[in-house]
Amino acid sequence: MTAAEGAEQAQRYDPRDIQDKWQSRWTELDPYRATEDAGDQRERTYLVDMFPYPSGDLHMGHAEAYAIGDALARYHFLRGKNVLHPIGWDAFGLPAENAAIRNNTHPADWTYANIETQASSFRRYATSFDWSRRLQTCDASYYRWNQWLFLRFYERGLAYRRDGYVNWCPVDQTVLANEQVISGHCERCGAEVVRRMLNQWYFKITEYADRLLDDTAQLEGKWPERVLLMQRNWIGKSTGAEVQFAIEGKDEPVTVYTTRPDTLYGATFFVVAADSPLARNLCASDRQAELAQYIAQVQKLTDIERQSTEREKTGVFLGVHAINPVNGERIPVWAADYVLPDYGTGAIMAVPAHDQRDLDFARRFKLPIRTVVETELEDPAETGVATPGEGQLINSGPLDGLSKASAIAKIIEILAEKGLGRAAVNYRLRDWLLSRQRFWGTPIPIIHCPSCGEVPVPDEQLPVVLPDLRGQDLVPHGVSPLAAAQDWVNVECPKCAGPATRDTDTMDTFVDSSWYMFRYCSVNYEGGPFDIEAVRRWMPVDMYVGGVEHAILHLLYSRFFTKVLYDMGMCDFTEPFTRLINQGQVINQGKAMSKSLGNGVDLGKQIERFGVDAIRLTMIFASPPEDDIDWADMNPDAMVKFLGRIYRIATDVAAAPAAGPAETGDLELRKVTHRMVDEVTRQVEAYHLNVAVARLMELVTATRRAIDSGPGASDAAVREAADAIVLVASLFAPYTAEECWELLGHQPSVARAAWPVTDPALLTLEKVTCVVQVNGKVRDKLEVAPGVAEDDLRELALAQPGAARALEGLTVSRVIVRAPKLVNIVAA
RNA sequence: GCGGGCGUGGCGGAAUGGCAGACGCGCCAGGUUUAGGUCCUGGUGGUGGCAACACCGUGGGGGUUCAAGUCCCCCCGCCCGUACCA
Repeated sequence: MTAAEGAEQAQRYDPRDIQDKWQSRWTELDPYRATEDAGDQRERTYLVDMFPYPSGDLHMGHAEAYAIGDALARYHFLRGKNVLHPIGWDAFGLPAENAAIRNNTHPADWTYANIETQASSFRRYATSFDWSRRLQTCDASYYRWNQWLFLRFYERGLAYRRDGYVNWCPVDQTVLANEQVISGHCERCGAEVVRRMLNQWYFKITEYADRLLDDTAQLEGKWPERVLLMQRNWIGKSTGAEVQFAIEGKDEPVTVYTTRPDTLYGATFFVVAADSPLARNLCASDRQAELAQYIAQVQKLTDIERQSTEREKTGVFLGVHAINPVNGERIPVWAADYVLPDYGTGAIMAVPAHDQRDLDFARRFKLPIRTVVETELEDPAETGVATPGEGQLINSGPLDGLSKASAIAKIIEILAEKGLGRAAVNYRLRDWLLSRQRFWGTPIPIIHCPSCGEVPVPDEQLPVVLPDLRGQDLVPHGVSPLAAAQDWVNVECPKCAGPATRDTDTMDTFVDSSWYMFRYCSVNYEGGPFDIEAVRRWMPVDMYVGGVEHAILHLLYSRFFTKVLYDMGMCDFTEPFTRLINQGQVINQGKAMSKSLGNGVDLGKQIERFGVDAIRLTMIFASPPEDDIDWADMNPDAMVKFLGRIYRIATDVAAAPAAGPAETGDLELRKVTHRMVDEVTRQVEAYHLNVAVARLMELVTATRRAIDSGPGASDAAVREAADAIVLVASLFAPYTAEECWELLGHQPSVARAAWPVTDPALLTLEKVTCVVQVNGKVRDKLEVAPGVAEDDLRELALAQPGAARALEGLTVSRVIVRAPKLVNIVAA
């Protein structure tokens, strides 16, 4: 076929025309089913894309994320592995409830309708999911196991209820986990979060703080470094000591936590968190009114204001004194809001010389400042700049002359002897606040009985199914809408059979997503949350693909769940995700797409215009997976053209007479084919998908050239190249690949084909280009055999005209030979 | 503040310490075509030169090295995380 005729074909090729054909073919063939067959000897691979929230149809962000995950899954299918690549929906949550309230429908209706929309969009997008494993967290068959797991956590003391300050979102009318508060604002609705004292359920994630921290080492090099860093910072381990201070006129001492026990002799005052019970307890009676006034003033502040480091320090003297345990010194006790009630012990010893916050406070209230660590810096009392670094201890009795590290060791020893202190660690991580006062979630399986107290729902009564509440008021009023379902709330106590009431809160939806990758392994299993054997076969997940916005929340919770399941003997690994890729965002004109900016790009319209394959390929080729893609810079037309080139090669080859075995084909093209396949393989394995596409393009160009001005379309090497092109392209452009695969005479589907095998003999080059440098600058090049001897290469290089010219008038002092690629002649 | 990451053509981006700019977009030219589009071929970092070629060039400055986009130090800019955690 001539180029002109090819052009005619190209004009006719429109990938959109073949989408329906292959979608129904795939539905028939079901080629992406993972098998549990014991006789299946294929290596298993488990690849999970973070499951979507069904908030509407799929958008551009999904298009990128799932294009990446799908390319990797398809690669493993072609490598002949038993691939588990499932999909599900994270289907509980506030948006469904808010939408239902807005539209006067039921959250379930809204949710299931969106799930169907997304499911059909996923099929159109040619994702290689095992649809038989589909799950939805809002199904009772799923959330009953949330409840079951909650009860196991409860039995182990890992789920408990207590009073505490919580983050309360006044708009969503619910509490939020610390992880859901983004710089003082509700992660969901953006409202400013306020603090409230409430009785709530918690998961004791802090008990796993050390393991969550230490096990990040297992993930080193396999997870993005920044995610590991964020997790470590979030856990926030610090080491120091607890020190007891007696309080004048009180029987009970108060313990403080400090990372700098070495500076104990420099403590000149004592501060407790104003809004902790401790402040009231310590406060002298004639100062209680003043304290109450101060607390009221503090509580008026938003978290944002409170946390601002710019703000001037405030506080009140409580009219009592603490006694420094090492030198008996009386130091005044203050209450202030710069000390947090829920970190450490809620009380600190203030060492203004060596802590900036204490120094600011001391200067504001004219409190003494005593330097106990000598540094090269100027006196903090004069400069107003604390010296928190290393130095030699002074004014510190037995610590004088010691370094920071030895002083810490020494003072801990002294305190321990007297029973007044000990080494201690602290974490920023707080327990996971679980309760939500909303409807669309998993009911907490606890019954409150007036005589028996908190009674767990017996396993055989699970699931505790959400009451329908259809047609009823779901608008939150500070208590869960479930409280209104009288028939549901009032139950018999499982212990004493007396009248009792159900807990009306629902669980944070992050519980749902903490273990769904376990559920996929045996999605219909009814004997427990998952079949332990199935999990043993598939987990841990080999590759997890999703957005970095889950760097702490979801990923920390999943890791926590996995460790608890390990302790329960339900799995034999401690980390759920062996590898993690965070894909970038799809933005438009430099900004995140949003309704308010009006810069949203509709995925459906893009697909109508360019076809699925071109959109997928655009996403993949645009940048490395982890980088953002600015859609305004993209040109999907280029990918439409590229797909046309592939299609034309297939039609040209299909129209040519059948070729003999590949070995009889044009050697030059064969070498290019095998080298490019080898390159693509390595790039895909390294997740450099954009570069893999670039290599594919090179192979397409070489093949086009071979057809037009080389051995022609009937050559066996051209056919071999065409097959390889289509196989590689199938990772990114499944529709075009299928159509071409069929044109090339293969059956029944490219998804059932095998990744091309490279012949090592064709990968070895018989000539390589050697660069000849003089003083590091390229002056000539020569073609040499790859095995050229160093001495020979040196002589050849020195004799090169370009080198000789550059060496004129110079004396060669040294020749660096890196055979066969480079010679550098050093001359002066 | 603190912690981390990133700065490469007009643009998206390549480059185990060894030819900077692969591949693509865009642009320029040629071919095919009645024409446009499509398709095919070639060119395309900057400066100078008809050319061969030379010099400059990976945010700026210094260093290590035969050799630096890559490693080290300082500075500038942008992005992300975190935010009184004692």
